[in-house]
Amino acid sequence: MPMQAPIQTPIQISDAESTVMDVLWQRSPLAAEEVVAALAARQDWQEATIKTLLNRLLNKGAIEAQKDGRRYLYSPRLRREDWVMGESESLLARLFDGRVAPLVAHFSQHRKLTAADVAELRQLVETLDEETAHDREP
Amino acid sequence: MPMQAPIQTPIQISDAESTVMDVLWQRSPLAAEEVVAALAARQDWQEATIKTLLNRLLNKGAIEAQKDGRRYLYSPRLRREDWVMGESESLLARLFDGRVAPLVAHFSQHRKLTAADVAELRQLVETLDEETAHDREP
DNA sequence: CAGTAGCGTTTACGGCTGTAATCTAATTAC
DNA sequence: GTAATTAGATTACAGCCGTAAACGCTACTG
Repeated sequence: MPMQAPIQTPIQISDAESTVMDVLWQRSPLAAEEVVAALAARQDWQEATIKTLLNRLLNKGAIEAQKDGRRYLYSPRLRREDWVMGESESLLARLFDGRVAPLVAHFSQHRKLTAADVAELRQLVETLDEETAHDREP
Repeated sequence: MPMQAPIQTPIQISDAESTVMDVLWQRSPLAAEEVVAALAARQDWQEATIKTLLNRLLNKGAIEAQKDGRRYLYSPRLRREDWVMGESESLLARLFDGRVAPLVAHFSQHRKLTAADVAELRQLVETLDEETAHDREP
């Protein structure tokens, strides 16, 4: 029996699908009914819609299903971190020459950075600078 | 005669369409033929494809056309900056709670920041801090 | 044992996308 | 002035997406 191959074609998740993934990323494995329940608050979707999305995610290999009696329990196969990174890199590549700094600069130029943002960024940069220094003089 | 209304429904640009927009953002107004010429290098598209995209962009109101003899000259109506900001904010909202810093943190955690990135970010943050200081003590 | 309820599977359908080919009206070329 | 070229407009068509409804099988229920 061939082993489950690792994800290679970076799985493409649609917007609606990612909403379902969010639920499973939060907690899994879940039965379809539980996913429906979890989404009832946020989305105004019919149960059928969610079933469709679960199925599409299954076909795409983004989630997997293990039998539990007469039903299935679903779990993510795609990790949220990986998906987030993929989406982010794609955006940066398309809009900012693939780099992070230009994005931050763009937000700054349009005054979209709050004081909290700046503080957080400074903290981050300081930490990173230390690490770099470490690399230079171990 | 009513004035051309400002863009309100944040125009949705598809991937292929944005490639055409890129040409017009670079230089405009341009005739369709010039757009085709500009894209010949990068894209392996038939002329018809580009005409379709120009038409769709027209219908969406992302570009405008002014008559020039027997043909049209196309110009962006949507500014690149606005589009970039829209796309970026949409991604941040969906993945990073709408804030920039968590995105940077995510890249940092996955070691996707080069030394150059960090340097650039530090520079940015310093500048921003100065501005903030100015605000505090004018 | 037959009907009902529950769960997953299949089908539906209109809109957007990628990718063109075809049509039509105007224009330029013999 | 009739033919060929050209520019834009219309039509095409498959695949993905949002949003479901309908179908079919299995398991209780009376």
